[in-house]
Amino acid sequence: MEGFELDDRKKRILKAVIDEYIETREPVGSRTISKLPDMGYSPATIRNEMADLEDMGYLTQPHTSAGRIPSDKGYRFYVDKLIKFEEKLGFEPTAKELGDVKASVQREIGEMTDQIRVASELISRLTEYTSIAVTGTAGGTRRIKALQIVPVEPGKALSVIVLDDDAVLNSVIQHDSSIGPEMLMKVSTHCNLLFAGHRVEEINMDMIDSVSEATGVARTALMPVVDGLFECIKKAENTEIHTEGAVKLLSHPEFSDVGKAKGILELINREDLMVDLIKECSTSDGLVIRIGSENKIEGLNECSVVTATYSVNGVNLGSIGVLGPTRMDYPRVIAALEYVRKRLVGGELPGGNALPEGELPGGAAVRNEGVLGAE
Amino acid sequence: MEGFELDDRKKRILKAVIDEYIETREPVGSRTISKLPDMGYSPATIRNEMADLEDMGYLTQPHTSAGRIPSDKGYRFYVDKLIKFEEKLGFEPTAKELGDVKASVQREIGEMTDQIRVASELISRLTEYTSIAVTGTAGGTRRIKALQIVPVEPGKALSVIVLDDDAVLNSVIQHDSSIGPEMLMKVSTHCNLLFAGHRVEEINMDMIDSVSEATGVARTALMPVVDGLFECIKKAENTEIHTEGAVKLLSHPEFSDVGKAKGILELINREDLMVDLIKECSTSDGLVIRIGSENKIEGLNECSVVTATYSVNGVNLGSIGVLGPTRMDYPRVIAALEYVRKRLVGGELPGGNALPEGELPGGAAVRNEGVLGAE
DNA sequence: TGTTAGCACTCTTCGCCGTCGAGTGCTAAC
DNA sequence: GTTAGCACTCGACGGCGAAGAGTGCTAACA
Repeated sequence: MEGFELDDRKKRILKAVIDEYIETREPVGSRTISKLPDMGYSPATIRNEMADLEDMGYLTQPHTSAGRIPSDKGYRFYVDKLIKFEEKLGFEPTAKELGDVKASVQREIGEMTDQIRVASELISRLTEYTSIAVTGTAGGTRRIKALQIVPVEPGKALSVIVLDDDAVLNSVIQHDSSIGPEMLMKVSTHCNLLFAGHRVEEINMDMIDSVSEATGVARTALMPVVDGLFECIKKAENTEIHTEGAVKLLSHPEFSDVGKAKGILELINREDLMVDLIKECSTSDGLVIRIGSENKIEGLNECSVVTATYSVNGVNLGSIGVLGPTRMDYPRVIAALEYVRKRLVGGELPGGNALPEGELPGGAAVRNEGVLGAE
Repeated sequence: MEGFELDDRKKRILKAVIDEYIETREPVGSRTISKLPDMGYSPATIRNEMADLEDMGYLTQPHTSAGRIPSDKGYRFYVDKLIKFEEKLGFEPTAKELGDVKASVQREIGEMTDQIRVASELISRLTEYTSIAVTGTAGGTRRIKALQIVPVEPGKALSVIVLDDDAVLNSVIQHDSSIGPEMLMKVSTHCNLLFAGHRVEEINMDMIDSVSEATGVARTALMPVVDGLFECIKKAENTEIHTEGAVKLLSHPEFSDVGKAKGILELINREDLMVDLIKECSTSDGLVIRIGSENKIEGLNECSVVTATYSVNGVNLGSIGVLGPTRMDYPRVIAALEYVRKRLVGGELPGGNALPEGELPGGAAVRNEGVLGAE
């Protein structure tokens, strides 16, 4: 909108200011920037440029005689156009940590969600921010692999379902006690035969009728069993959420006010809100960044959330969101999320393996889905 | 040790000081106590008594010209001798909340630990402190109720075990793929027959041999299956921990320093430490109170922990600990824990239903297991 | 025309200091 | 044994001035 974007020098200065501010959390003055190697302008020049950037809304001033700090719009421009996609982790993340991740991917049947949780822990450790993992966005894409009804006591049984991503679900069935254990086993076998390989929503009354016919159990008597199965499956659709490193937020000076910190931590504990927050971004593969006021949740206005959605072979594993102060080390967070993607999913980024080159230094592989797009 | 305990007036004053301090968190002065209804002494008298109490170690002074605050020893005397056991909840805890607790006790097969978790949530809500629930102290007392091996794919199966407290466990079995699904079912049936009703540690090689014999599966081929079962059972013994309302600590002014708050919250997240902390007290039925420096965990010196262990029909369900600042509303916490016990376990306190009468006003039903006993 | 040096100005931070008030300990009177 | 009175202590609070960082503007410079 304003002219043709920013000229090169303004970009360099803006990037320098934000980098500096992310590192120090101090409002940054013209002198600091001027003394940076490769800058080569006097404080006065920088001052003029900074005043311009402030007019354009990329920077703000806490008070008249302080340095500048980035605005949400400034951060947005920064993540969209200024940061290189670079391995900014600084170290090869302790091989065995990654080992954990890989191992839990392939290891065994069990809660498939484990791997996302482990990845989330790793990411929190790598970034020193809070990491929120949400699984169960799979919706109706998963298929039933095996199914078994286990008699427990008269009138009570347990349904166990294994899905094609190896998630194991179980749920209790309260059934007509006229159905004996042997009969239940028969029902179990037939259901297994019929349902295996199907998606949950494909199960219909015809199939149930067919089970009724084959086993000789009346449909009415069969219904509680089927209901039990459905309940079990419904459970499967329930999203699970796992939060890692919430306390780490307290390390950051922006939350040195206990009241503020408490507010944020309480929000983080609100599972419904967090699920919405993370899921909202999981429609698209790749990274989504929400900066400050771009977050719809009031009270998260001083926070940023970076979300990545992971899927393997088209099966959605879940999403991981990193939550930190607006003054977040975005390059590091992005690097961490992508690093885990590479190791977890197998090296293929959704849009191809190489990242698209952006402008200026290297361009970020970041989809701009924020509310405040570049204008 | 010092003379014969405290005389009646000193007790009244000490109780008044601690009550007041718990309520206001301000050092309490002689004037405040003097003006209390039913006190009937001038500030000067109170002052003398308070000076005595300070000499005896029950009170301390933050600085010369401030009021008195209780020492750990003061709190210890308070919980041991001064507080009445009274329903200090202030309200009938929202019937439906308790409904939840009761319902989850009887309702259904599922993780037995659910009920302790629900109770823990309730307690945290009632007390406004952090509540930590630890389950799995059951050790070897549980029996196998039903057992089933579910074939999943060649070489892979899932073992599902239901224990007599209705806990459901499952674990993956990697077995010799020469054992087909039908054979597995046969093994499953025989294992179920043999193991049901037994305690885990009662399973021995003879039983396994007998299964091998009955099914015709070689013992060597059977071993992976049995190992899988054992692993599943081992899982059962693992303690689970659930923390509720950790953020609530931030509401209390003693944690208004972020650094301090962070330290405590990090400790709370250390599951190993918390399990030890809670379990350590769970040897005895009833309540155990740890005040300030009585806690062995450094960093919890300004906190108190009140722990209750719950068991029904001799089966240990688990323990719930309430963690808060030393300046904790002990009567309320005790009342909450006992209230839940009554509703959860069925009204019987371990030592009989009526609480033993202590001295002074009503005597507390609290076991003194603290490090600093009354001297 | 773009860049820079210089300068006056603004605004926050920090330490200093005196006042205020709550609370104490001690003594003497009741 | 209890209480009134009083001098004393010590932290909390607010005003004040110095220090320092950073700005915006103007004028000089290449």
